[in-house]
Amino acid sequence: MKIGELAKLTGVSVRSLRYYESQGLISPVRLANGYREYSPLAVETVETIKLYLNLGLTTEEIAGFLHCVLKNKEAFCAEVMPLYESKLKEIERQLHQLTQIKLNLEERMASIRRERELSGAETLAKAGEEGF
Amino acid sequence: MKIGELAKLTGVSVRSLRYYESQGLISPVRLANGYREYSPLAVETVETIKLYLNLGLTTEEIAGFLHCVLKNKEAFCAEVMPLYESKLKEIERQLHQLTQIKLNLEERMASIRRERELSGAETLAKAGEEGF
DNA sequence: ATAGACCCTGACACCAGTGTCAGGGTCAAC
DNA sequence: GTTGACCCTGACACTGGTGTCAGGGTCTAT
Repeated sequence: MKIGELAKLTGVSVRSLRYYESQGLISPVRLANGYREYSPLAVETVETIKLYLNLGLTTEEIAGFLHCVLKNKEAFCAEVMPLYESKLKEIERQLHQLTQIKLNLEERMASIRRERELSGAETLAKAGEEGF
Repeated sequence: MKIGELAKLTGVSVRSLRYYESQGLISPVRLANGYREYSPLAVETVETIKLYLNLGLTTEEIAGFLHCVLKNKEAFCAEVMPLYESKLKEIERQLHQLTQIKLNLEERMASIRRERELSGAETLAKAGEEGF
């Protein structure tokens, strides 16, 4: 099948399919006219790529084990677990950081609300301007 | 003071100080030789900028109310609350997404571990398959 | 007067995948 | 034989703060 058809079948844009190819994730043969020709199996390959991208892996990381998981069960691909582990650590780090920011933000919001309850509307109205 | 001194006092790189200026966050005067000359108050300004950047605000967003919070209490600056609110929503969205990814990742890791425990290669227990 | 520390502007690189445009080729149907 | 759908490559933009380099000016102490 040609690239447009694969794009429709997978919901991935033509642009992205070409990008995946440039990253070594999928290698269609070329017809005499230069068009990419994909095997029907390419649909599964692209779905697999989508799955890993949704797990937060990069195309480069996926390239390291994609051909293994397409052939075998994931559990047989030694590269996968360490990658998952480090990715999980990274995500936990980000979660922690975001949570921290969220707490700070909520704290400041609560503090502003408290302060506004204490002050009269006219104090708010005459709040000054400008100045560096 | 000159830019290098301000950088040392605040722990912010010279590069970043120039960037903040380009974003309209701080406006040092210029000496005859073209050097930036910062008032001692600039230290506080930069600390304030750091604080807001750490809350996940962008320099553009900070530019919208920095004037005001430097002059008044934060609670008097009308621009701040809506910004905090939308930023909080955004962070909650990201937290949700990351949490989802984390769950999927953990699910797949558990599935791999299960499969490896039954590690007779021909034992095709269909325990964990395709988390999407 | 010269070394060395400090300052200036401008510009590219980075992350990473996707959109989009330009400029041009191929193919099938009518 | 022309129209229109589809394909090709190459390249820029975007997000946004920071590092870093190039190429050059200024200041101070020796």
